Amino acid sequence: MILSKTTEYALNVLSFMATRNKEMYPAEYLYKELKIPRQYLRRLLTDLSRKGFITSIRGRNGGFVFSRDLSSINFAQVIEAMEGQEAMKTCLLGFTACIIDHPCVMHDLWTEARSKMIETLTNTSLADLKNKYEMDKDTIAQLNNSLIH
Amino acid sequence: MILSKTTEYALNVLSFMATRNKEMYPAEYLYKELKIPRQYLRRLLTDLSRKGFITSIRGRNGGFVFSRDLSSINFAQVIEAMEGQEAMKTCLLGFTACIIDHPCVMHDLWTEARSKMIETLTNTSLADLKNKYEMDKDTIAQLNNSLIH
DNA sequence: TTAAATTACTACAAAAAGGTAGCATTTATA
DNA sequence: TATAAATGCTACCTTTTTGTAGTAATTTAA
Ligand code: FES
Ligand code: FES
Repeated sequence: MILSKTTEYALNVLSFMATRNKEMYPAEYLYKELKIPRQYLRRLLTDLSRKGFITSIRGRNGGFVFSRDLSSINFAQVIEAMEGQEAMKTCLLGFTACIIDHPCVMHDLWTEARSKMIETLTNTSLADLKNKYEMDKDTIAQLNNSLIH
Repeated sequence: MILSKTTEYALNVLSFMATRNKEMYPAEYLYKELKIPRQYLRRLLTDLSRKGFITSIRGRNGGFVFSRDLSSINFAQVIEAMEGQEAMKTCLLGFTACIIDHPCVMHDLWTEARSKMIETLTNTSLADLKNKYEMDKDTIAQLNNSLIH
């Protein structure tokens, strides 16, 4: 139910990067914006680049950029990469024992809600996120406009 | 996404107790059945009784029994009691910061799947679990029967 | 070529979660 | 009443997760 703090951080970073239109995201900038502990964030960024979501560019004017198209990164992938493949494959209540042996009594009742959730996480890419974000911005801009005039 | 091990244990214990028809569940019996580390389980049981799900009966022939009707205990309650109220109230991806400030970009997309899940957890009581379990047992018994004859 | 801005790496520290051991207390019953 | 079978409690240990500090390497640009 509750993702690890590190996974939350990862989702925060990637969501943030996906919705701003910067060319480059240095760790220090992300630190100031997101308030994730400085050194921990740096490690996380290195980790995310090793996992292939972003690419690091060293040296002056360096930082991090997405290494592939936003539409090819979805939330399920990120969670899986951070928490391990198990996380999404076993049942969300985590009764691993009863999967091997025999599905526990909760299993059937749970299955529907669970797949809805995984579906949402899988079907939502960072590109969707970005589009949504920009639509919202437009709506707010129009609202402000109509209030002023 | 992933409940803490302790919460898993709690759900396992309560599910197990709900589906067996014993009058009393001593810690040692639950230990043998569920293989949860002995002393840790004992602490968990004490905790669950402090939280009002079960009652402890000390002394010889003692053990644990439900302290209220199975139909009045649902999964959401148990998870909330174990993980803290926050767990169910804030968004499942745990972006607490963005709730206070402003809902993050993920929020809207996420809301539907999230509420489905909470709904299921809230609407499923231990009594439901028990009924389901007994129906399944009957079905299997009938199947066996028809195979033999 | 030197300084500044940046990531990479390593080692450590602190906090939280999970697990163990042992003794005290309670209760039923032989 | 003594013993066995149970929970209650406390103190400690181990592992995992989260967080910190400092130095090395890389790159740009003055
Ligand atoms: S196997 Fe999914 S809840 Fe037990
Ligand atoms: S507020 Fe729910 S995902 Fe951010």
